[in-house]
Amino acid sequence: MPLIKYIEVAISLPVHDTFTYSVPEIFQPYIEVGKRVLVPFGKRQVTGYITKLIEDCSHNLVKSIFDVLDEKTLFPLSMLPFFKWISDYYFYPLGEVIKCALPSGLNLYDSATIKITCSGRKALSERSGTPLEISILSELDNEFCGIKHISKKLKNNISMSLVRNMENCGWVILSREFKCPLAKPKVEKYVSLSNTDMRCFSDGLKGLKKRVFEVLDKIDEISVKNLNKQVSGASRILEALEKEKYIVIEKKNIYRDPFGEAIVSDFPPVLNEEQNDVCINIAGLLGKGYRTCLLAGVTGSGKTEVYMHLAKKALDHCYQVLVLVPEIALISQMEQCFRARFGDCIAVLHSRLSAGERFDQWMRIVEKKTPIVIGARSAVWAPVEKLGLIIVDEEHDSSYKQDGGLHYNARDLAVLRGKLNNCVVLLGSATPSLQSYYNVETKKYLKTALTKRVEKRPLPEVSIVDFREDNDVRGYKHIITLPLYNAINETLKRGEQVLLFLNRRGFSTSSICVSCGEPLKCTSCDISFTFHKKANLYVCHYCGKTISSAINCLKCGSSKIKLLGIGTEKMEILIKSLFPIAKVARMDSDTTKKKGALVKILKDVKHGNIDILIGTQIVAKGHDFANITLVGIICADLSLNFPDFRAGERTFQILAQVAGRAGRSLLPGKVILQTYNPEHFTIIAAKEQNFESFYNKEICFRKALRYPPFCRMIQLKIYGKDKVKTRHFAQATGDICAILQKSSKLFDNSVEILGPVKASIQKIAKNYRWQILIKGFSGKSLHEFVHRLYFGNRSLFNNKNVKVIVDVDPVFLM
DNA sequence: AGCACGCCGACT
DNA sequence: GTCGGCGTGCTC
Repeated sequence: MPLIKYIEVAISLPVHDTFTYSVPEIFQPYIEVGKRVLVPFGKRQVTGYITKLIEDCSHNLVKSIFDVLDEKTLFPLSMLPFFKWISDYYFYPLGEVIKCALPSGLNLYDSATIKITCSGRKALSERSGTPLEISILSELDNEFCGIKHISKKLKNNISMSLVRNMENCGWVILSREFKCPLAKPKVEKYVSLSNTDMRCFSDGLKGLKKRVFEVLDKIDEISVKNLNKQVSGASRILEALEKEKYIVIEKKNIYRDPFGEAIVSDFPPVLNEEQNDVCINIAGLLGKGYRTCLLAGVTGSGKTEVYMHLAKKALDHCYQVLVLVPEIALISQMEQCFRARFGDCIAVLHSRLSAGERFDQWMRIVEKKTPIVIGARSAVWAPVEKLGLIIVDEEHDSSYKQDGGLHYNARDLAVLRGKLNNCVVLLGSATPSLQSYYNVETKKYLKTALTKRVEKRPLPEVSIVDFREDNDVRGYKHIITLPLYNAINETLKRGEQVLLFLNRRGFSTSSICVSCGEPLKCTSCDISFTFHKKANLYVCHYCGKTISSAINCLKCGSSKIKLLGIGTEKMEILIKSLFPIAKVARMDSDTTKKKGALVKILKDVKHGNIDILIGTQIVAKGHDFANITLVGIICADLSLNFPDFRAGERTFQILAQVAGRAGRSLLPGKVILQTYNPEHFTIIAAKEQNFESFYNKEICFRKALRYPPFCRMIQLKIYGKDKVKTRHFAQATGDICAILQKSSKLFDNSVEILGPVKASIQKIAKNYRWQILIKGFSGKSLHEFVHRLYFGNRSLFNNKNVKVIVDVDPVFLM
């Protein structure tokens, strides 16, 4: 086999091309696709990823790599087509795609640093230099210091020419230093007897040495850390023992264990007929190439059990399984189920892991120690080699869409991976996305269904209460209607639990000055502040800015601010006053922020320490509350009128999901849904928990208005700090789009440009926001259009003041 | 991304 | 005349 002299490298910078480098002989044995290399790039040294091995190269000015950074490959070769496809589809540089896929904190970059010299100190004391130069010098001590760091500290962009000027004066030394990567394997020392016959030598030993031998005699090997626990002070004598060749000390990579408590194993239960049919159906597809199945199973129909059965089947075929769950909160539940069934052969991947933990989980997967991977959307990048089955639970959930950076949709990528890996993809949901169901109707996906709840439990009975007809105010301010009030009372009397759903956190959702009527708005966003009583602060839910509750009206200075609108916090207080003996708890992102807080609430509910649970959409998602028999939906209309064509779809999904939390055990469940729109088809379909009737109506609207799934969309998000510049830029971008559309017949009827328009939230975090929506009636011409726009107008996407972001298949159009 | 090159206005 | 601002283009 000829030695590999050249490699193709994708740089982890926003650069769209790959580059060829030569490999010095000493590195040639270590070269493999999927390893990182340190390469010269322009004047810098950066991390790149080997994407191809090349025997010879036509380029005449190749540079050599500096180093191979990895011992083992970070991802299997088979993932490269996946990365390349994503790079093309999302208009995102290949190196950046790989960077996004890999556990964070691996990249090496060098950056310019400076250090002060003697004459620099002299200049500082004599104040000879511009004020900026003096302030830079005063920031420096004896160490090399990053220029970017100083720039940030002085809130002033320090240009390289200024630095070089200072270098010429002899005030500073300029150098380049590496920023340390964050994640490394964790290494521990392990001790073992060098020879089992060592036992006989140990007789002559005394004290500490003897005790160490006693311990080592019993076990094959032990970490120095644990040995020290058993024999305190043991580490002091280990070196001596090693020199005398009694023992062997080895360094081993160990895994940081993100799992909490031990789990009692369980055994697979007998499936009901329906579950069994689904399993047989899908298991028959395993190993026979690509296929996507939609598992439409009503809430409480035992989808997880089906997942586990199929995972078992896949493992039996020696395949690996990837399980995606929409939220971190649901991972632990899924993980517990799987760990109870499959033991420790499971890796988890999500953003709450520390950089080190994530790296370790990643490497365990690479080394094929874990045939099952469970994780949130980022787990779609898991370096699984022999994929046999990908499960996407709650596939409709918009949490699968990544906002920021690479705007990918993990559900779509899961399907793509399935295609590229020739394996089965199972999308499960009680309320499938319109897109997926449409794919079933058009025979792209196979449909399987669970129509009944396990153990013949009935679906909860849903009744609608019309807010408009309920005039029985009784001081409840219309929030809890009489039927709901009575139902709560009865449920509590029976000793059962109640869930109240209100998809708004905080105390009050808007605040208005009593004297001038001005709403209290975040100064960085075009959004009303939400008052949080417990924190006693106004909080902006978009940028996170907080201000003191003691603030006066920003317009007239009046101190009289009226708190309007109800959030879960106010709801909690209201419910406590209405039902003073009941134990009330609140579950929203404010009360579950702390690690373990969510688990505690779930445990309290399980053990009956909570009578009434009030929550935002967190409660809607997949939790299995055994004893909740009444679900109250406080206001079903909150998301119905959002300026987004998917508002109805999301409303239906969340209502049906929340309703599904009721009656998940022996006792039948009941749902009361309060609304101002009782005749709206979305509300009616949610009442009947009838996905198909919702789908059939909604799909007609989509077709008539030519929205997805009848078109594909790419959104240009345009934002900048300067109001006027952003507007001009948006208009200029729109003009370029219009010209481009006229430039070719190809785009005549296949592409439609909407906008530029102001975003529905005009300002977030001091950025003014505009958007252009490009609809495409054939996927190809839409991509061709944006491709020409993107690569033909590079300056559009590189502007300093106004950013333009390409969001392929946007989920939120706000 | 970051660095160099090149083109214009405002200063010793 | 030149210093330094920013727009443009390149990096194997």
